Amino acid sequence: MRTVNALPERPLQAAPVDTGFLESLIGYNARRAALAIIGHVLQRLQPYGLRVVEFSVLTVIAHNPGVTSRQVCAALDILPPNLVGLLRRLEQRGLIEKRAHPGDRRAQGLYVTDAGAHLQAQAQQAVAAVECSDVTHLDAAERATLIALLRKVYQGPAAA
Amino acid sequence: MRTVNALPERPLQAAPVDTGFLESLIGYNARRAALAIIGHVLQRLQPYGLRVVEFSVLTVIAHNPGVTSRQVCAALDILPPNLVGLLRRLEQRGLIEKRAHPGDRRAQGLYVTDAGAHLQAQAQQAVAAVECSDVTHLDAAERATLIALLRKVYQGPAAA
DNA sequence: TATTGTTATACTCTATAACTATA
DNA sequence: TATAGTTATAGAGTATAACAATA
Repeated sequence: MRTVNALPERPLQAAPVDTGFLESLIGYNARRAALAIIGHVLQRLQPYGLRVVEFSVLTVIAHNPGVTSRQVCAALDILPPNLVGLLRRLEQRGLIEKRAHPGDRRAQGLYVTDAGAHLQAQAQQAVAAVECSDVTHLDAAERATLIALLRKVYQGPAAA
Repeated sequence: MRTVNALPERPLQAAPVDTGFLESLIGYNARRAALAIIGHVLQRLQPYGLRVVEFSVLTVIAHNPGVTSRQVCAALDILPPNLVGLLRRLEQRGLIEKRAHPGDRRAQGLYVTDAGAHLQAQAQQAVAAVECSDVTHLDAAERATLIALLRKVYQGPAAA
């Protein structure tokens, strides 16, 4: 039995509340874990002036030169109208550029500029650092297990 | 080597995109899994006219009779101003009620009405059904492992 | 001086309808 | 007829500042 009482006095707010049922749900726990980790990612990306979605988009473009808007949308579950503003900001900052798509004049290929590639590489290192056990509280084996189970949940049994 | 081509024709959108780095991150996978599962929860709650947050609040009140607003906020990571409207709607629907708090005239205890208790119990059954393997693609052991690892991530090593 | 509950407000994120140009 | 990209807009969700009543 612990006598946790780091707080002075102990206001109403601090009294324990039973959230047992919610804590038994995968959705509840996955959401809390995602918010916690993404909060750390947010902080690490701040020096680069990137939000989490912007980093995701920049990373997909960097790793897939010539990818189209629709492909980015499909890969990241972003709706096309919501990607327009994101791409515009990244383009205005000189991080990406659009070029004519060979073979389909409706589409346009997306490419990172040299500056975009440089920023993405630095940001990727910063983001990867969040996976360390100091932040995740997991060792390498636990982390691998967790990711495999999460992929199974949202990709189905087909998840590798 | 697979030749996956269930789609007719194959528009640009369907071409595969490398998201390898993102898929190696706990935050990315936890977010996708949470969105997938919570999407199912959303559907199951629709017959009861409850959003996910509303169900969470109703559940905490049902399991903690007399709980205060601030305690609900602390338990569910909701900011006090954002809880006001939620409670007002639940109260107007006759699902909860506020009573004077014994010993602190600033606070008010929250209680479910009979109708609220009935609705919450039904909704809880519907939500619990989402945990089945048909939806989560996990067996009981995998599910237990996943939840334990997720709690470790957002609660730290102190997670039971 | 600090806490409870509240209003007003702003900002982000997500979602839908509809348009254009190409296929 | 369907797809790629875009505009405009509506709706959630989330955030801060500031207030009255009470501790």
